Amino acid sequence: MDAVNEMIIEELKKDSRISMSELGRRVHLSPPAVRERVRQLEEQGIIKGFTIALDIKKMGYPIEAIIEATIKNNRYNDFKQQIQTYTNIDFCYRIAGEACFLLKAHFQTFVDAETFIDELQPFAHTKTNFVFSEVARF
Amino acid sequence: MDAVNEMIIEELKKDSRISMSELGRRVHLSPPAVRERVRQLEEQGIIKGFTIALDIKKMGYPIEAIIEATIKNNRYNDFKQQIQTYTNIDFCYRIAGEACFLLKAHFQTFVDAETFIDELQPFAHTKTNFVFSEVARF
DNA sequence: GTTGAAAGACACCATCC
DNA sequence: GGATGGTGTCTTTCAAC
Repeated sequence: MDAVNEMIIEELKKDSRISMSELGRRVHLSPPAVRERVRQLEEQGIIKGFTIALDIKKMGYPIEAIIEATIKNNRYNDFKQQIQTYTNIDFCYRIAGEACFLLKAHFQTFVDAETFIDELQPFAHTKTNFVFSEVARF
Repeated sequence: MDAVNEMIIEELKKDSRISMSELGRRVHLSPPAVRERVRQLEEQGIIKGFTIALDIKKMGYPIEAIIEATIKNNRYNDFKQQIQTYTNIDFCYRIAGEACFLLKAHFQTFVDAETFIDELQPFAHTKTNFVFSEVARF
């Protein structure tokens, strides 16, 4: 991870669709050289994938909630399994702190949010924070 | 946002580097047609950008923390401004709940994390949760 | 890691459905 | 709103250095 690799990552973060030639131009490297570096970054798992950034609100999910979940009755595995069945979860972290997990999910309506939280209750008690806005990206 | 657009988003989420021809093949549309749809999705702001998914731990930041910040002395703007100066923040949400903001940041060492939290104290009181792991993606 | 050449793929446009 | 076909450009890929 030298300075050139950092530049490569910076450029791909801004636009992952540029060609290897264009990327080479931007970081002052030949196409085969930059291609090989990207391949290695993928191989090392530093670059996990090429993807898109989505605006979840504009996709018809105006409600976003961050939920802290504290597991009940030792039902860790049930909780994890339940979590996997949802497609409206943006991330879920196992954390050290007051709660056991912290997750973010999105909903079309408050009714959907209520249903979601209710469904978690057998496994965890929850504390829900609704998202007003995101402070501009970094 | 019909079923085809959802397929387009799904494919680009998996690999944002495929050509418009390949994307067209996957969603059963001609290259110009799929190209136009992607253009519109960008224009509408549903697709915010083409980017990469990074493994922050493998980039030399083994420590990740989720920090809840409750603003002190009405210093909202100072806090927001301070936040913008950091490059180690993954996201920051303005939320409804016990705290005012919830942010995630990454660090090389615990000393860095301590310094970071200390620097926020003039503006907010904080509650820090360290991240053990991420529950597999969705 | 660079260069150069060949083959191929892609984007783009106009046209038509 | 989508399909087709032709053109020019750019990229990729490989070899040799």
